[in-house]
Amino acid sequence: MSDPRSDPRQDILACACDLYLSRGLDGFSMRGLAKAVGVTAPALYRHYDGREAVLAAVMRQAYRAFTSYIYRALEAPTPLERLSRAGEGYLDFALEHPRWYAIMFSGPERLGMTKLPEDIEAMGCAIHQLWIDRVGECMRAGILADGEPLDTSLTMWAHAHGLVQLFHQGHLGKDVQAFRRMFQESGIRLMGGLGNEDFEAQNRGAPREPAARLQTTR
Amino acid sequence: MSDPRSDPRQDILACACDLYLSRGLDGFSMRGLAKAVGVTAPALYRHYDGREAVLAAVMRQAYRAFTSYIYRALEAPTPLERLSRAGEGYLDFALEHPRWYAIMFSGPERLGMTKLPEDIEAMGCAIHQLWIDRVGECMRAGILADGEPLDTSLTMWAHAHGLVQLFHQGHLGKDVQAFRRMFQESGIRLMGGLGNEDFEAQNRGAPREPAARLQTTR
DNA sequence: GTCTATAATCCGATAGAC
DNA sequence: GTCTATCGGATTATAGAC
Repeated sequence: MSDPRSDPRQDILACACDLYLSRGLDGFSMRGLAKAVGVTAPALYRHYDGREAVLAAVMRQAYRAFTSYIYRALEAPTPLERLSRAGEGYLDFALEHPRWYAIMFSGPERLGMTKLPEDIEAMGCAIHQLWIDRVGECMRAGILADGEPLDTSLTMWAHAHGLVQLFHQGHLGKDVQAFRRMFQESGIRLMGGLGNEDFEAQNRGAPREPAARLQTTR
Repeated sequence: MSDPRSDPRQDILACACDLYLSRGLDGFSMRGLAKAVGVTAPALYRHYDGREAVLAAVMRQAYRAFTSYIYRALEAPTPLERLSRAGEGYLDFALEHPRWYAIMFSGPERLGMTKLPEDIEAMGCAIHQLWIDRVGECMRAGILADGEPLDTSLTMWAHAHGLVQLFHQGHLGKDVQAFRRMFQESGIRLMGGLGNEDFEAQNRGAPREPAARLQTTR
């Protein structure tokens, strides 16, 4: 209530995001944050329980940003375009906001938490579900090979995350445009399969129980 | 020379590895290391230039261990088995030594270095080359689809690294056995391709210039 | 709600005696 | 080659006055 223009929690959060995005996780301290906000460190504790709580709020922002990138997919008219746009959103977010990407996928303990706050985990589930839905409708449309959408989406996720991770850590050069090409070409290989033509014949009929249900956290 | 049993550098390195493996990168300090070795902190500086130098030595050990896992592949008699064994070695190492895996794939700046020591980078290249060779011989043997071995190996690497990373950060549950199954099944999907049967027909003849040569660092 | 002051730790690294 | 002592800095977090 009152003047939302000067909500202290909001000011702190905004500065916290700036600070994290510019200095990274290691360079993120309560003292530095206080300086950025323009108050002294103890004042922060009136609004947040401590460093961990602030970082959780920052992470929440990261999830919100990521969500906005992914949800663009729903505006496209066909299943294939929706899947494709979701993939573009994923890559755009990863490349435009590497620090946010990093905080989302770093384990909770790296942030000093034992587990993620529930609401954040819920956002992760929603994103994951949207992705699974896109895969599922592409299967029904005959664009993706039949299978369990969860399984297929895991393979796609791992492939994308692996590439992004390797690039961010400097193992694939520094040229963003070159990386985008690599990403796209690798995606085509993933769709077509790395095995030779008869690989399918050998393995398509393999033990195809609904696959020991893999409990994914997100 | 003299009594190798009490080479101080070796003692320090051994303790440094234990310390890193048990406490992680954040919990790794010169003071803690000194306590573990049984000396005081300044003594360490007689043998190593500082924290960065010690960490480089630890990382060197990680590369050596990784190399020993990967080189097992060469003992197998056929191209497919060699490729397969290399993959198993990769996964075994990642699951049995998550901290070593982590230090190898974290960017140099996270360790306080601007770039990796040359000898370590060379070990990385050797491993990478071995992997490319395995892929190449499988292509020639008609097991993998034709293509640039470097490209194909990148896709496989990204897929494997992505899965491992997601698992280590807790996004895929905690059950190692379940993860191994996921890893294997996802690998099969990667080989067979995620697209439906005619995907290949549509894309196999696509712009197939040797692909803007992607300069990989490793 | 914000301040000053401070507790209690931790860190990397160095000087100089032995 | 190792020690003591120390510099100079960082951090999270709290107590208590205003």
